[in-house]
Amino acid sequence: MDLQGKERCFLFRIGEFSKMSKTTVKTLRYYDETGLLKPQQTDPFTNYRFYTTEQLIKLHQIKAFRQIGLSIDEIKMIVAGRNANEILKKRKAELLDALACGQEQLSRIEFILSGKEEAYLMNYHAIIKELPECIVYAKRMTVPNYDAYFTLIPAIGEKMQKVNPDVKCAIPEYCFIIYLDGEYKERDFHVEFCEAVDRFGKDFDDVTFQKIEKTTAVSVMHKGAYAGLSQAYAYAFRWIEENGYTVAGNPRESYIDGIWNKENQEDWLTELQIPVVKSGFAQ
Amino acid sequence: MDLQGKERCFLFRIGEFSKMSKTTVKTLRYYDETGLLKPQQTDPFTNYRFYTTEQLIKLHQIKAFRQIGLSIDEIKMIVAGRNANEILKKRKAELLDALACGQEQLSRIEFILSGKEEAYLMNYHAIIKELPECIVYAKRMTVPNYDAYFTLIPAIGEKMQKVNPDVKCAIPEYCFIIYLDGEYKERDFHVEFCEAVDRFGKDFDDVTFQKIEKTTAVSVMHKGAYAGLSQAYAYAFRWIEENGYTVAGNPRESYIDGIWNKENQEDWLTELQIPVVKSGFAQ
DNA sequence: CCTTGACTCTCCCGTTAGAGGAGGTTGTAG
DNA sequence: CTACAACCTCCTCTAACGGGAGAGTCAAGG
Repeated sequence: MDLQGKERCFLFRIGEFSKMSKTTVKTLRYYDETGLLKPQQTDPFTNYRFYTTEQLIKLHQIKAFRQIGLSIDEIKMIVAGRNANEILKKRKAELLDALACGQEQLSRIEFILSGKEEAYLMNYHAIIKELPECIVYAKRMTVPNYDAYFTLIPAIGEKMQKVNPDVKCAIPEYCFIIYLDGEYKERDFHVEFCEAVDRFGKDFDDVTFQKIEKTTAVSVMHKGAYAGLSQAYAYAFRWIEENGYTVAGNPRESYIDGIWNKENQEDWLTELQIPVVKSGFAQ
Repeated sequence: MDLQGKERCFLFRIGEFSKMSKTTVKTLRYYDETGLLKPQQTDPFTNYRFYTTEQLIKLHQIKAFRQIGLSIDEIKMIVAGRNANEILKKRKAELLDALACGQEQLSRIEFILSGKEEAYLMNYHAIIKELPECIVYAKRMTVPNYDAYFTLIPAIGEKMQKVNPDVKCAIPEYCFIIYLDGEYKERDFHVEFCEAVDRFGKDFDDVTFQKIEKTTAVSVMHKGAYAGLSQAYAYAFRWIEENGYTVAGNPRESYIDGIWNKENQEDWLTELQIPVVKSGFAQ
């Protein structure tokens, strides 16, 4: 506020400018390097940077944009006069996305933290994954119990090979059963057996080739005998309900390890896949 | 589901495992490198990685944790048996922070997008900044209008120097006026003039040395004559209200460029600083 | 037996917005 | 004249991979 020193304060060195603007020296140099904010002058011999209050104003603006999460490139476009509105709308969309994602993560964490021990003991974990579309040969049937699979399914596979020798199973194998009953049943399930293949073939008996559309699903791994699967289902459905999803299709059981390659039932591995959509009204 | 091929499917190469788990090869290699998920075996000659369904289970778990935003290091700690609960609680706290921050950014963007043109024309921008504590000499007074500053303030500065020759102004200079009137006034402001210095000195007349506590404030830059300041205030207060803050102290005007170094009023630069706190109930 | 093409390997660079530090120069105060 | 603070450039680091180069491996077809 005093005039002694005349013209001092007209150019500020980076340190003082840094204090005035409450910005680190590193940041100022970085903004110089990227071209976001160049100093008023640069001494050609010492390379010292000199700033004025003009830069202070621009920096203030830059900080305002940084505080709403814009990237340096975006800010450069804005200060260069490019459509600020469009960029802000884009950022807004990103934010809405990120907020929804964060809400979901929060929900999942709270679900785990409130977890009953059974889930802990069974070591269940749910993930969301995309199931891509695939071609399968399929057969609907009603089976009395799980054990029936072991005789029925290999027979279908063999006949398929005989009728369609050029059709190959998908790699990796994707063999699953869709549960068509809307409710839980202990026995006499109405199911559709599916095995993914690389192309369409000729239908035979009750076996038809179909395209299964892609879908989003909750996936839960179950290790052990099929008798334990109901617990995995219980976990998955509770997870779905408490994390803002809605069941959007019949559940699938995908068989990864089973009697065909593992002796003891404890080593069997099955993946539950339950098609879902995000509920319209997340709590 | 067929046994031909006997023991195939016991070890999977990275490509097939990648398809089974819907994970990119790059990611699998990265997890190997970081030690998060090692393949079952690695061929010592070819360095080919071989995976089993055991890894499929672990990977499924890893994905569950990644989907709630845990870092690889955090997951490593969890799978190593370290206190999962603690880590999850930490992540939850992070998330709550990030969500609040995102909400605020969203609010600010909507404020801008809904902006009346006046703010655009004036090019106002608000930022939140921390004002550090500082020592000032201060004098309360009632002034009829802005012009009175130009005579009153230099006199105070000179006398301060005479009474306290060893007290130096802070660098960078921080010279401001606090408005003590709770309401807007056109004239006869009740104000406190302050200038930051490097130490306490001896009080004289009505001038006292004080420590100004640190505070969080909204900052708005105003370029031009003081007559335009009221628009800047209007902008700042509207910003505060619409972005979930509450005024928490008397506003300050910090003088950066003024009559002492710039001839035309259009070049004067003033920073408004209004102490605020985040409102308890963000809308 | 050779070739082709698919698969795999390692290594390196890029991404954001700076932070941290090494090593050298400049400016100022005592 | 000598500290010492301030400044410079250049290099490396961050997280979690993605992209690509260049080279080795594997199975099938001719």
